[in-house]
Amino acid sequence: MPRKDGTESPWIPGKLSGQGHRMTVPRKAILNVLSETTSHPSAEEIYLAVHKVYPAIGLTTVYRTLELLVQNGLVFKFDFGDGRARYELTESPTSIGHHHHLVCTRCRRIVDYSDFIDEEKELLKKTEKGLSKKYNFEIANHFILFQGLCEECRKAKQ
Amino acid sequence: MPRKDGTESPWIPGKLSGQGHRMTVPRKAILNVLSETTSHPSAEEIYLAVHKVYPAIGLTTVYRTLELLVQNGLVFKFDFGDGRARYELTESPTSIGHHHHLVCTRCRRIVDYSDFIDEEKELLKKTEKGLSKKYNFEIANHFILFQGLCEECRKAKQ
DNA sequence: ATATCTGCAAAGACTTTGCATGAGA
DNA sequence: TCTCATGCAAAGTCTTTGCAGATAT
Repeated sequence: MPRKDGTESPWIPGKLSGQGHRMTVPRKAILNVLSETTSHPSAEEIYLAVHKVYPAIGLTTVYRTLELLVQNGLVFKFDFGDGRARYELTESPTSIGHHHHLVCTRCRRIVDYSDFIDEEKELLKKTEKGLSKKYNFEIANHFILFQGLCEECRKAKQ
Repeated sequence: MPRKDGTESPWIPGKLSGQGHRMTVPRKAILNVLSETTSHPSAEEIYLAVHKVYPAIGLTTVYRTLELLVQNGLVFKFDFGDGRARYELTESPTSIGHHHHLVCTRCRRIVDYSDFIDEEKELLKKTEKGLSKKYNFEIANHFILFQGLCEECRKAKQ
């Protein structure tokens, strides 16, 4: 969600500038799009959204920026199986909130769910701690996906 | 694991033939490769492995077969972020067992873990049941991924 | 027998790279 | 000022498609 006072979310520039990266107009624009959406936009969808406001920004920059954000843990990149990467902010005070995914393997419909999240939370935290210690990872986030057939596809298959 | 008596795993042909699909040499070969590996092979890696035994089998067939297996829920397809799809049998009496993944966002190293799986099991089963009912999905499998920085990359970053 | 499957080659889709110009700190 | 970032065009990868010949049931 964009701030009404025109400022950016405070957590964003900090994480980038720490690594010697600059906060530029294209980067702000891309982050804005990501924080405003509730879907899982592909690079091209992000490009189109950004393009409406800043027509000069190119697709290459979108790709490069997203890669930077992924490397810095601000954005999660995943391919649900349709051969194009999709992107989501990993955490954000302004985002729609933590959720997981349910994907139909046949029509590739994606359902976000946030049910059951509370119950998962504790277990995940515990698992995270255990993994972190055992494999010496600094864990930034997690991703849960259930796969199956949606109602329509189940019917269509018969 | 290939059977010593030369038969295939019994669960494989059944799931395919039900849909009017034929069990062909290439399909058997590809399923064999999948059931023998403990890694997350890409289409090309599967192709290379199959190619050693049956040089006539082409990459196209590998892609087509994998797609078929994914559509039928026998194989899980995912992209950890490096732009190439990876494949794994979803379930198999002969496979290495259920596991989840830990991925380094920087070097893309993938660690399989099967720790903590037991504790997850019950929760996942419950969640699966709940989602299944609420969203009318027939859930075939799930996928859990933790993302972060491995030890080397954490050091390299500083 | 016949609908399905396969291999090859070509096309398609998504993403990355090279390089000269432009911009943030 | 001096790196770092950007845009365009071209190249690179991975994946899919068209079609004639081969194959499973």
